[in-house]
Amino acid sequence: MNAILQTAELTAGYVLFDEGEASVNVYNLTSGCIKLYKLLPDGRRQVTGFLFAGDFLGLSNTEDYIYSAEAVTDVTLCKFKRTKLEGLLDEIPELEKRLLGMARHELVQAQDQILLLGRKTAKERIATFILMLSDRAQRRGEQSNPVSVPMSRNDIGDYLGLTTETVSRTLTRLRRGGIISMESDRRIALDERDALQDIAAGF
Amino acid sequence: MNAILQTAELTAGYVLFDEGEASVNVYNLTSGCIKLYKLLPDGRRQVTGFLFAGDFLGLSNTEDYIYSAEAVTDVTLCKFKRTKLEGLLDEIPELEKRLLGMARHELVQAQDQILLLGRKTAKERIATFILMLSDRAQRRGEQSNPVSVPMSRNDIGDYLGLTTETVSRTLTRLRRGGIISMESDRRIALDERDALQDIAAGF
DNA sequence: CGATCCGTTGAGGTGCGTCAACGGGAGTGG
DNA sequence: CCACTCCCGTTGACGCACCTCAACGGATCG
Repeated sequence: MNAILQTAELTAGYVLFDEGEASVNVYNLTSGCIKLYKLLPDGRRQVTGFLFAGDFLGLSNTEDYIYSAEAVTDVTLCKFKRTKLEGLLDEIPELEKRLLGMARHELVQAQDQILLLGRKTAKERIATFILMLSDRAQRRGEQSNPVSVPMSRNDIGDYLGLTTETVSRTLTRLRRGGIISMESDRRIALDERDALQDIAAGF
Repeated sequence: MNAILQTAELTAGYVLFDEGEASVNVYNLTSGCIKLYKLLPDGRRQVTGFLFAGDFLGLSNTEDYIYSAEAVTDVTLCKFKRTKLEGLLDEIPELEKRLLGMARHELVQAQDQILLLGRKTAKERIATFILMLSDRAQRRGEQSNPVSVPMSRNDIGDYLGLTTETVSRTLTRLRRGGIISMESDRRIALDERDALQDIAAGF
């Protein structure tokens, strides 16, 4: 496996690939944060996901990338050719099970996001988002409370189907309600996790 | 394969399973239409997909069903135990490739739906929906124009993140604009398919 | 120390939701 | 055969959650 991969370091803002390009590489993120997004002709943007250390990129893809990918922070990653991976598939049947499991996991996440975008209020979306960041940080063994928020308000808005201003206002309201607090723009403390979970679930 | 499946006929409104139930069965729809949906505690509903003849149900699932499933029309389907399917996986490695391909296809669809729900207007959502119905009917070898619309306005709204009323009004506007026409509530003619595609794409 | 980017806040607008009414078709029972 | 009811789709009036536009302060950087 080591024979076919190479590591890279990218600075924040670097575009790994654009939607529609041929899907030649697969990546494994080792540090930092990457956002995936789709664009409409007039510039409207939908962020479809954020990736953190340990996440794979390009695996569950068809021939072309179905989204663009851009580094949110400085990142380090491992990169290898998709053709090499497909060669490995024949040698290691177990690998296919892993891929299927990962695709299923992504599907579950995608459907939660569909519920969020279709039916949740701004407050519920923000609460869900903060909890997701915290849970994923914990799973990576990082600090989960307060949780690091590497992306901008604008990125958050494009992920949650909201505007920058609504994200900012909703965070302010949660802060005034004593549910969360913020020592800086990019760090959120979950002061009332239970309340946050109730809000996120739609109670 | 035939040894482990059984066929069934269900009437419109029949609930196959609810979100959270153990995922014991896998289905293949042979006729009719099924809707998949998630609920919030206060009753808000998000339809995550519609299934038609040829579609599988429960395949790309984890241990529990992650959505509820209800027959939209009378349906006929083949049903078999998930454990039986997993037994087949060891015998037929090809099957795993098929499953992975189907999961990938569902992921592509899910991300298109995320873009729709996050960033498209009501008009764009409806246009996208009509085109999707027509394209899928064509792929099944059914009449694609006018296209059959088996689900209610309410179901369409819950799929597109809109209300019944907005769906109805938007259809009326498209009709008045000469883009579509309707000989009945459940049948839509795509009079200006190009215009519809421009609207759906966000131009 | 100007320029730029980001986050916040306010004022005002709007697209879609809410509430209500109505008509038509299907099923039901007298 | 005809009320009667129920469900569905449509339309109108109105409200509101979120968007738009604008201003401003702080941080970063050349």
